[in-house]
Amino acid sequence: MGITKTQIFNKKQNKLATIFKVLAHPARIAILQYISNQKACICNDIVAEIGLAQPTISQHLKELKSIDLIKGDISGKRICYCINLKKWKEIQTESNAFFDKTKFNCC
Amino acid sequence: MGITKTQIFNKKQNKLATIFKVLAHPARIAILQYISNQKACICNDIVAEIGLAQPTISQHLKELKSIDLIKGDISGKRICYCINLKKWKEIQTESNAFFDKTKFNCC
DNA sequence: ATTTATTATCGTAATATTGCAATATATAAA
DNA sequence: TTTATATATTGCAATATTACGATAATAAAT
Repeated sequence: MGITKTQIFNKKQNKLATIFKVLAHPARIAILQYISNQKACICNDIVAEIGLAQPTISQHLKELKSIDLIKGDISGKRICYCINLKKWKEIQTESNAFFDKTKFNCC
Repeated sequence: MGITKTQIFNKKQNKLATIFKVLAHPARIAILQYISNQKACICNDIVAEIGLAQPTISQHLKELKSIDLIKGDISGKRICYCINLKKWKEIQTESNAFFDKTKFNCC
């Protein structure tokens, strides 16, 4: 169907899945790494760096924004995209809580 | 297109995206939590717990297996699915390395 | 005001994912 | 051997995602 039955899962499970889904594309991983490591954030530079068309990058940025992982500051006709560090830490914490709580076995 | 241009990204980026993709569904989150927290692992029990049809659960288990996140031990006509703790820790480490290396900003 | 540069949105084609019924496979029990 | 039980596979319908060309929107520069 392509549609996920979110109703049968709890909020935390859906939220965690959503976070992982946003991170589940190499272009979005690459964008985050580029923003962070090159300390650059101009949208146009990201397009040049990644190698995908501008509308495609714009779409990926939109998904990163959808969970507040990045924020865009307008500076003239350019937009500087930065990582939302508060949210970033929050997500890392949630992710680790999941990993730590889910490492026991019966066999 | 639905198809991802993996060629333009490096191995680490693609691998990380694949890991996140496997975790990017609430059913798979729920399966992992159930296996770990209830210390139960029989496939049929998972079907009863989660509330999705048996073929759907089987498919999700297959995806979890695709990156070695779980392993299935046959015990009679049943199969006991367990978390692969070695791989689990590996993934947590990789995930944290990404979070730690990607938290710097220019603005 | 017009032009130029930057980013967002729309529309669309191609592929991927989700979910399930039907069915196949495998093993234990009778 | 037949039957019952547990899991996997197949095939398919519906929806989601990815990617991009065309175009709109916005703001600086001329």
